[in-house]
Amino acid sequence: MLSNTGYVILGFLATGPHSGYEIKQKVDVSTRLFFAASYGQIYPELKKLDEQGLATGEQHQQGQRARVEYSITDAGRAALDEWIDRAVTKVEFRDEGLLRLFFADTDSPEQRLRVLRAMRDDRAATLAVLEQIKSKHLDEPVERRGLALDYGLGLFEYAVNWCDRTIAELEQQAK
Amino acid sequence: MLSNTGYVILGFLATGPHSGYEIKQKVDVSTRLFFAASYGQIYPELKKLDEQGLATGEQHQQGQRARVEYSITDAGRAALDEWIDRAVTKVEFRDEGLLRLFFADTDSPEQRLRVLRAMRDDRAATLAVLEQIKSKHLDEPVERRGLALDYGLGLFEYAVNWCDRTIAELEQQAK
DNA sequence: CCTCGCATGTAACACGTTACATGATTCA
DNA sequence: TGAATCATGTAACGTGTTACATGCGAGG
Repeated sequence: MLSNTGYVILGFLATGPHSGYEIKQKVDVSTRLFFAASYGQIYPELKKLDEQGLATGEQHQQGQRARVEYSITDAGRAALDEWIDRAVTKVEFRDEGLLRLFFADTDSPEQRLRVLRAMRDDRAATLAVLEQIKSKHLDEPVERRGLALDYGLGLFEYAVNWCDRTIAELEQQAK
Repeated sequence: MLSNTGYVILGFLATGPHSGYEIKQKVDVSTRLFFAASYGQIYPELKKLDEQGLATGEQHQQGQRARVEYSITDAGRAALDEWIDRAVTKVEFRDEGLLRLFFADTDSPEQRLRVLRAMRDDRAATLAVLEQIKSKHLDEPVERRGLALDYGLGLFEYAVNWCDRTIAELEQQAK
């Protein structure tokens, strides 16, 4: 069995040959919000993919610089398709802000407000990043992958609004 | 430094003495949605808390049955407060459904719809659990911790609605 | 008597991040 | 010439889950 990271790599290889370095870059500007990956996973995973015949690596020497380009195989495409159709769509999130808020509850409203404001700023920053990504993609031919971006945008909009609403309520109560 | 799990334990101990078993139960019905913990973390962490003087364990023998009850110390309370006020409110989520959807995009609309429907069902199930928890808490004196529940409820409502909306759009396009 | 819930704990494993080591090429 | 970027990779570490081992007590 492959790890999720392995399938993510296959997913990118399905759009064309890539080096490990390029895959890392692609992950960082696309799936990172809901699935990150580091070199420490990518490179070993590429080797494993090669061993299992799901991808093949080729040395593409550019002068003295090493560069290994991986391509997906038919078996790789089949494995990717099979994975997409597995009915596992588990979502798990770890929210340190919410956690702090949860335990701040018994304390002063000032503490709760401090936590809420920090949460708000944090989520607003992420939202801004997403909006920037969206505006960048506007001039490109409509990206079908935009679905995930759309989802994230709505999610963080909700988060920011919730924080604003809750801050307002607490301030109301405090006065 | 303590792990987040350590602070979560301190957070529960701040409301009164608990055994490791009880903490696990509390986590499972409250923070689990945004922060889970297993026995494999809880028991070693309780020992560490004791060693660092942030909590103290006492044997409460009930007949032949072993039971260690931990209480928070003043140093523990201070550490908890300090942690709550640290301005780290990072949220990270891993969404396998979104990931599959992302890589399904280049394929058939049928595949995308299958993924979306699986996502919808999964999120609707979580939403139902949250609603059940909320209804349980209605007869209790108003829980200030309800803030986190409220946030989760809204979040999963958004997720279900987004899935429904997107499914409808794709079906429209397909016909 | 047997099952379920209470209760504690550990060892092996899986996963992922961080930091480090190394070196080429490009561009200001 | 020096910084940034391209490029590959590993070792150590941290964190968390799963599976297992063990045994008491209560109620049907």
